[in-house]
Amino acid sequence: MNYKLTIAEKIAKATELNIEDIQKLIEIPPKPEMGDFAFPCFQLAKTFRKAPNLIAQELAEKIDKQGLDRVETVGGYLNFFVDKASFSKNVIEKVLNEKDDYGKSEIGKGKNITIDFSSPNIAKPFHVGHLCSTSIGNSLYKILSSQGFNCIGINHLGDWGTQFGKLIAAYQRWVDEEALEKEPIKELLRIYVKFHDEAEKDPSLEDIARQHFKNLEDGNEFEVKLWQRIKDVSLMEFNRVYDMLNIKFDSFAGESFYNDKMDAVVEELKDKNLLVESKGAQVVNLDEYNMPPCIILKADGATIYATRDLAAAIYRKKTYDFYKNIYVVGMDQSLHFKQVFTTLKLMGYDWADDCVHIGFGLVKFADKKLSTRKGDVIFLEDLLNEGIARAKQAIEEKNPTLENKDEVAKKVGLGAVLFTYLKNNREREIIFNFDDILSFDGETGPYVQYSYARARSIMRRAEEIGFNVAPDYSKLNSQDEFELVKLLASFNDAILLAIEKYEPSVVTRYVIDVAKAFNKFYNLCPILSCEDEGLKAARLKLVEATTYVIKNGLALLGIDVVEKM
RNA sequence: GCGUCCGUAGCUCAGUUGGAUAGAGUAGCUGGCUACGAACCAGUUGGUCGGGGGUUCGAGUCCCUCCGGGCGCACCA
Repeated sequence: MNYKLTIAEKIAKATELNIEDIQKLIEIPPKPEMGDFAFPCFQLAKTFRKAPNLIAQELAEKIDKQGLDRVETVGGYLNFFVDKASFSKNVIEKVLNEKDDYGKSEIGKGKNITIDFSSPNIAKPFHVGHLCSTSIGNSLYKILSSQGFNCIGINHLGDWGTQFGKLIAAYQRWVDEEALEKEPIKELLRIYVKFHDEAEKDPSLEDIARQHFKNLEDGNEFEVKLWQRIKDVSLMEFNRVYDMLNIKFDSFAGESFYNDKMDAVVEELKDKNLLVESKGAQVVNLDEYNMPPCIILKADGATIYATRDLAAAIYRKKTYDFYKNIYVVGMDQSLHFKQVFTTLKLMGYDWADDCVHIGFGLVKFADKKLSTRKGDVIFLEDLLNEGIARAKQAIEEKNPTLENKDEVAKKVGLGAVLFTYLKNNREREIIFNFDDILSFDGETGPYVQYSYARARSIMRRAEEIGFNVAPDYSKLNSQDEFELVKLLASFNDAILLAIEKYEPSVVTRYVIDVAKAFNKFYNLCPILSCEDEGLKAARLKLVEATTYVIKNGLALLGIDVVEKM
């Protein structure tokens, strides 16, 4: 039962206004004592030529009060108080009926959405910055899927480009095969950094690197074999992190995949008279859109990432017939995507409007920059392991008798990291600091997981006792209980808002609110020791409903719950 | 210089698309475990929402301008 809609219907009947317009105006008052829902009458003042407070008063009299406790007016606001008993009963029973499906819907049924996320560069460290795209993309995947959209997760691996020429040149000169077997990326990073150091002294190395890449493009056996080897060992490392975070992709079509699909794009651009020469390069002019040109072929005739992104977008449209084509890539590339999307539009593809770049802020250090070339990076795996280690330590301090400590530490440690990455507005940059990212107190992943564990602990006790009395929801009327019920009711609203804004943090904030409301309720309302059996049963149902909402909410963020911690 | 994102409590951040007395966490101070789990809860201190103008019933939110910062602006991705 949707109370917002019910109230909108009542107002519509009394005013002859459009239900949808009314629904948009209905809001939740800032303080619960003001009401459960509110309708501001200020905008009606002009059409009715009356003061807002008078309109509110008249409406208050005309409104059908059925299902409502009461209606009040404060200034120009019309405040609705729902009937707590029936509201609580409806909400809690709905959650307990739907269980793991609570929050889901079918609004996206039949619509495909491609999500390009994570997309690390082969042979380069998978570092703490990559978790932005990885966590946001994975969460959007889960959030959209929960509403019935058919998502295709694409890991657009950076497995092509001039840096492979450098790597091959460096490999021939300085590689330590033993180290490459043991810690491939670290060894590849070492020789990559060394290449840049040596190239400063001897610029001819750059030419050698360019030649290696040319050979690779031409399919020369030596380069191709080495490239494949580098790709294989890199993927092994990446998969270790993906396994840890339980992230799956539907496609690993990276840059090299589009190698044979770019000529067609260049031909098409030529046919459509979009390609012009500029400073030796072949570009699409975007002057009239106030943008620098989109480079298609470099002066040396080689393709560039814009060419690949054009080929990839066209391929994705053909293959998946997407409803939306999402790129979860840093904000520093927003101009690039604007150029690519505009070029697609110029090619006559109206679906260019369905392509969206979901940008995010970068991870930085307080004092220096992350730089692959200089080797100043923190590996993502190291951050995750540090989180797990700290969670383990917390368990040893707080709950030393816990049985499966390692498994719990893993879920709590990873939860803390993911939660931090998904907590704030994605466009905000993250200043890297172990203590901030791995905090366990206050509005954090472990706080929410802890709330869940507490709730589950009560449920286990109730089952042991075999308590089974019919709940009396009419007794569930303290403010703390009702606030929690109202929050549980708004789960789907939070998900829809998150989709509208492509913003997982909406869900993160929502689960924090649920955990807070639960802990407050938990501290103030006795549950198992409640003497009134009907109320005790109702409170138990509320606890159980809360466990599903927290579990489902965290799942949308890619975070697991734990029974005990 | 142009484009873009941002500036809210000591610190880290929310702010439901223009609504009611601007909210959390953290840090500081105070109180609560022989208790359904203290990784918790309650109370308290802390604000010129960067400055100034404008739009209107109403602005942290929209427009203009200035100040301060991040990122981008042709052959890297």
